[in-house]
Formats: sequence, structure tokens, C-alpha cells
Amino acid sequence: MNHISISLVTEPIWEKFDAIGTEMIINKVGRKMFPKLEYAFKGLHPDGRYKITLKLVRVDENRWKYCGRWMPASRGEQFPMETIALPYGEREDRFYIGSDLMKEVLVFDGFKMTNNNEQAKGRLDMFHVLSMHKYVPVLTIQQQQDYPNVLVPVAVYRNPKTTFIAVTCYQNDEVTKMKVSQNPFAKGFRDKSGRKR
Amino acid sequence: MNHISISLVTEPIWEKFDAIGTEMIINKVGRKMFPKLEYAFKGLHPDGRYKITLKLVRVDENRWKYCGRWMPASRGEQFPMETIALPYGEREDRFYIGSDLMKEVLVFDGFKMTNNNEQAKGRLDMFHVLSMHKYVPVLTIQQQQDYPNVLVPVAVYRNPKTTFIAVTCYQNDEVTKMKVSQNPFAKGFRDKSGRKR
DNA sequence: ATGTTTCCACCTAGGTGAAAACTT
DNA sequence: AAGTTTTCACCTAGGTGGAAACAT
Repeated sequence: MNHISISLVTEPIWEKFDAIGTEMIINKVGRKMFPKLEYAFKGLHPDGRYKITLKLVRVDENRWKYCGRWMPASRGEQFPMETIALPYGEREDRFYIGSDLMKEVLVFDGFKMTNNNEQAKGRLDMFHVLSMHKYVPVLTIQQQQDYPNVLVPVAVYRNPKTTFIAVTCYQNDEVTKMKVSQNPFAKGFRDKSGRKR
Repeated sequence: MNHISISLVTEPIWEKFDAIGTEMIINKVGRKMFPKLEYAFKGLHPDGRYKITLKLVRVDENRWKYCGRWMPASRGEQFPMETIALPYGEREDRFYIGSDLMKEVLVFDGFKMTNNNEQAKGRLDMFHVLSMHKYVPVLTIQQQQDYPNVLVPVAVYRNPKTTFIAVTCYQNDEVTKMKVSQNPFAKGFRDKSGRKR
């Protein structure tokens, strides 16, 4: 039996954000994640058929607030305990062949994150997350057995450097600066002197 | 056993082009097809796993030329017989679940067509086709059997209205006009009066 | 002569944070 | 007061046919 290894290809940039406290914008229609989650795989069975699942998991029960730095809000402001399971979501509902997975990087570019539960309902490309709450992406690999026809978990990958707090508006200016400097789609904000608004 | 049916969702627009003789631009880097191939499925086994294959198949051995209308070129200009198999290509190398296939339209938007053999080599998203030759897309569905582990052909769909001749430059002005009026990406050519070049 | 390649203006499509308006 | 929504200028990314240059 091989040893399965999963690595985060984009770890360097996640690490930079993590050092100052990663924030991710969410909104009603859904916003993409930056940096991207990109994973590489080793040690899979070349002929194996795998199901890859990405979840966003609450890392604690707190609501957070930013006052110069991030700190847990008072217990009274906590989101009710029974809804903690809500932000989970199954993604990428297909089978991959092991040899395919190992020869190229798996980029999660298709999903968005929303604070609107209705928007996410029944969709495989939309995560419902709570603003001011802390999440970490969790990647799960299951292998399809031919006989009996069943899915067997073979690996779980959860990298603490990908932890983030969901926000509707950036709280830490350092985060904004790094988003603008690193994300090509924010290039319009790199030299603000010429902007009109 | 169910009766499997496949239909071309975009048939109306293909029919319009077919009435004047459909042409498709090809080039070195690869050009997308317009109209799109969009198929709908019925009668599949909801739990079945299917492999969908799209091929571009030569419909005859001729080289064609346009002189007011399309006509076969002289036999001496024919492409060598032994290379007729070349323009075939396997596409969409994954399994679909029957219930998924039946509930939404399958849009082939990912592939391009090129006249450069090197460009297409080893790629699942690039067709190598010969300019001035006539092709028709052929869709094949195979079902994955669990035991024994084998692919079984269950349906083939080939619609004569999707026949086209590959060109590096449109030959028939009527085709150009219809491409410009129907393809959103060609909107810049709809009112030529304002164009600079 | 005939067909191909390259470059281009002009689009579609959609991902950014800023700022102002809005909500509670 | 604090957080959310809306709108927007400004980008990235890339799909069009035209026209001129190029190739054979």
C-alpha cells in the first residue's frame, strides 16, 4: 500500500496572509476566494477512482471582532450552537482517476462564498458562511471500491495556514494592501492616484 | 430497459447555418466552434456511470473549394487516404452519473479546433482538422459496467445539421453575416460604420 | 492565385476594492 | 456605532472577424 501525500501548492501566499490574519470577503451573490486552494497529490493508485470533497469548517464557536487586532466577541453574540454544521458543503461531485490527479494540480476556482443561505441552497459551487466567523478548508479524498460498490475515506488534508475569517468588508488595512498587491483582478487599486471615485 | 434519446438543444441555429453551408474557422492556436454543441439526454439509468465522447468525423474523402458555392475539388488535390483517421479525437475524459446528465444540458464549450497537428497532440481539448474538408460531430455514450469492469456502447448521435467545412477564412459572405449577427463575441462587427481599421 | 498567418480594434464576461447608502 | 448592501471604475481574460502580410 502506498503512502498518500497531499500538498498545498499555493502555501507560500497563504502563509503571507496568515501571518497578518487572513480575511475573505463574502456577499449575497457569492465572492471568490483569494488566494486559491490548489492541491497536489502523490501516492494514489493510478487506476483508482477518487472522490474529492472540499468543506469549509468552523474552527471555533466564536464570533470575532476586529479592534486593531482580531479577538473573540462576547459569548452573548455567538451564533447558535445548532447551526454550526450549516457552513459545511460538498463540492466537486465527480470521480477523478488517480493518474490524472497526480499529474496535474487540482485548482479550486469554481466555488464562491456567500452570507446568503438561500443563494447556497442545493448548489455544489456555493458555500454559505457566517460573517465574522473563522473557517478552515478541509479536503477529503475517498476511493471508490468496485466490489463492494462503496466509498472509502483514504485521506484528509487540513492546513492551518488556510484559516480565515469571513467578512463583508475588510477589517485590517494590511489585508487589503496584500490583496491589492497579490490579486491580478485588484490591479486597478495598486496606483490609486489616477482613480476617479 | 429504457429507450435512450439524445437531442441537440441548439438545433435551430445549426439549422440556419446548415441552410447556407456551415463554415468553421480554424487556426494554429485553436479556435472555438460556433454555434455550440449542446446535448440533452433521456432514458439513461439514473445511477449509471457514463462516458461521453465527442469526435469530429470526416464525412467524405473530398477536399472542397468555394466558387460561389461549395464543390468537391479535383481528386488530385485530395488528402492522402491513410490520414483520414487523424481528425478523430477523444474528448471529455470523465464519467457522468445518469441522473446528472438528464437534469441539465451538456454544453461542449471547452474544446478548440486547429489545423496544427502539433498543437492538438496529446490534448483532450483540441481537435486537429483539415482546412477545406467536411466534418460532422459524433457523440458517443458508453456505460461503465461494474462487473465485469468494462465500457459498453449504449448510444451514438450524429446530426447532419451539424456538418461543417473547416476554413482558415470564411468563404461565403452569408456565413460571415450570420456569424456576426448570432455570435455575441462578434458584436463589434455588427455596425461596421464606426470601425477604424 | 489561393490559402494561411499575424495583428488588431472591439466586443463579452466577470473578478476587484472603494465609497456611499442602507440597516439595525 | 457597527456591519451589510449596492453601485461603480478599473482591471483580467479571452472570443470575434477584418485586413494586411506572408507563404507556396
